[in-house]
Amino acid sequence: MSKTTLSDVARRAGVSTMTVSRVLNGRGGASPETSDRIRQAAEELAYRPNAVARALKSDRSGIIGVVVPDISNPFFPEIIRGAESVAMRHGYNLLLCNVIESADREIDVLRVLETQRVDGVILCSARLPEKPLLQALKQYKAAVVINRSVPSAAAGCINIDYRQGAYEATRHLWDSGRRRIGIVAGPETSHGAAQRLEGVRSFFASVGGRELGIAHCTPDVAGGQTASLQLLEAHPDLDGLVCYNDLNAIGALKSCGRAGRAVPGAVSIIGFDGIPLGELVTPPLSTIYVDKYSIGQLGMRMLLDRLGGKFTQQSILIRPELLARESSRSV
Amino acid sequence: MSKTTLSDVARRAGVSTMTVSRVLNGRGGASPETSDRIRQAAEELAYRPNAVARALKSDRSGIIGVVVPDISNPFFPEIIRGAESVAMRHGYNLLLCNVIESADREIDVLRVLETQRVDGVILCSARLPEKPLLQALKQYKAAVVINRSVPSAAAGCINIDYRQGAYEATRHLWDSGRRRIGIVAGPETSHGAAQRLEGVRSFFASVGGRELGIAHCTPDVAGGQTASLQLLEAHPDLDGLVCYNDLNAIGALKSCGRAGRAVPGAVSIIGFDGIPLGELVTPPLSTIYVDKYSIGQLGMRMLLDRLGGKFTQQSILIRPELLARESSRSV
DNA sequence: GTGAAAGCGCTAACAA
DNA sequence: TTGTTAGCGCTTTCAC
Repeated sequence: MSKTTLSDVARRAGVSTMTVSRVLNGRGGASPETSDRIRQAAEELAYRPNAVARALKSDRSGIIGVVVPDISNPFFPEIIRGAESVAMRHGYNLLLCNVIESADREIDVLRVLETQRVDGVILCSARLPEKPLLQALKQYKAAVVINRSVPSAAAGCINIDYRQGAYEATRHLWDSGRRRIGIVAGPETSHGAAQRLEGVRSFFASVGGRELGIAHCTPDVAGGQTASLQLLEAHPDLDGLVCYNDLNAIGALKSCGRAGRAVPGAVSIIGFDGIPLGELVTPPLSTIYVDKYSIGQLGMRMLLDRLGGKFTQQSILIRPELLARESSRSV
Repeated sequence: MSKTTLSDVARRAGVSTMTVSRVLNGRGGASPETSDRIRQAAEELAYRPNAVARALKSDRSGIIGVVVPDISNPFFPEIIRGAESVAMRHGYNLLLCNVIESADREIDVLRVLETQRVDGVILCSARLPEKPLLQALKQYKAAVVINRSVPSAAAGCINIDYRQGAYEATRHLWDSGRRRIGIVAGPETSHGAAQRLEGVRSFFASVGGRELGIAHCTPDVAGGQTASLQLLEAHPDLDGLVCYNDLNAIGALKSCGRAGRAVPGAVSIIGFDGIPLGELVTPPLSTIYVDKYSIGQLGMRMLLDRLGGKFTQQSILIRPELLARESSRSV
């Protein structure tokens, strides 16, 4: 239990606290020998500056709040790592909050972060309605939201071009000869899901085709399994599945396996996100790859810029990329 | 940017800051009507207590530092979620730190947490040598280490019975008829790795056998792939692999695939940890299952107990369980 | 039932 | 080059 304070160090070095503060913060203002004496005293006493006191004085806590829906979803740890790598370089730390996919908890958590006087907030996939969200964002010195659009005065935004991604995904299946394509569409309430559907439909419009069927589901493996099974039963001639995310696609892979429909022999499957897991299933999953680590980095950079009063980038749209693997090979 | 302070509320309610403090903290000491006036004023001004000031005064930050080697390893998010669920119920928040598998960074991070005056620390899979680790732990009001043993005065410990688990894993392969078993052994510096090796050897001793070879590696898919490839090349007759963790095992799965050795036909593979991913690969991975969420909960409970001066449980040993799936089926 | 004063550890501003 | 003063927002005495 270190309780050494600045004045302990000052006493030991025979100077005032102010001098110690200046020296230890590298703001010069002391003779070399005094400085040495101070540094040595600090070392001997294992002095650690009290960030709490400093935060109170300076109104800067050095802490960034990061809110994610569910840290067990492999999509988010990558974002967190990217954000942390940038934060660390700038002397910031992350206060992490899981909101377990619940809007109520999201409010609670944002209130706690306010209380903790975090310097800024990165909010991933907020489920909050527009009004309370904007209200909450106003309370922070700076904020960045990921997977959601808000006015740039309220927060910086990083969005993924889901529409474009889903367009590419559908075209990819079409180009590999599939014509009877079903959609595993993710949560009905998800904003990203709606954008993906737009992309799908926009592609079909361009070739004068149409999807075979759509099934909504939870954004996990189980959901994908159920939804794809539904589609397979309703449309025995189905030969392609465009999925909301990779977890859904992996569920679809399982369903096809159980239903005796070979992938990619009989059914071609493509996911979305590009989680590491996709490479490890059999067959390896084709996907629309999103660079999550970069998103985390960009988000944190944007946040720190905003904290520093720089508003160069207000909104970034991430262009995902087709990553064709085995599950969508032409046959 | 809320900057409402206690005295803003006091002024508006026409009382002293002290009364406001008492009322808002539910410590009574004010007439019902005064209380109402105060609560209303606080509401109108959207007052949020300043946890920084409170922490300075009370020497309790309400923040628990959590240090993990790598949040992208699916082993840790589960622990974090478990820990957070308990912390949340008790009004604590988590300051999360990734140390990206580096001992140097571990020291830095622990120093930062000290500076931030966290109330306690949960340290997962510490790689630090004994001396500096104990030195660092001393600085906190309370600490819990997971996957490492230290004297109970220094920290509470939660350990997984790696020895027993590895014993079971080896026996499982042996019982399914494998006699030429290689070990994908994880990081050479890891304590858990050493314990697993003990378990493996203890089993072999009991049947008068011996492992075919041992290859150390990083605790991820790539590491498992490399190590297993090494073993496969050095020992073409190898028919079983006991792996440090599931990620390693999945890497081994890939190597076997590439080398044309069927799993479980030619080679039987078993992992460790029981991450969700293991169920989704082909063939589904046998593993020694560890209940990570519980570990997180137990760890946080132990920490909060220690913070409260209760030292009922000093050390917990988690017994993992064999989860036999397809990758180790007898043939 | 209510308030005044002091101080947690640090640093900005102003002396000396 | 060094020290003094004051105050960040809150809560713990202790007094009224």
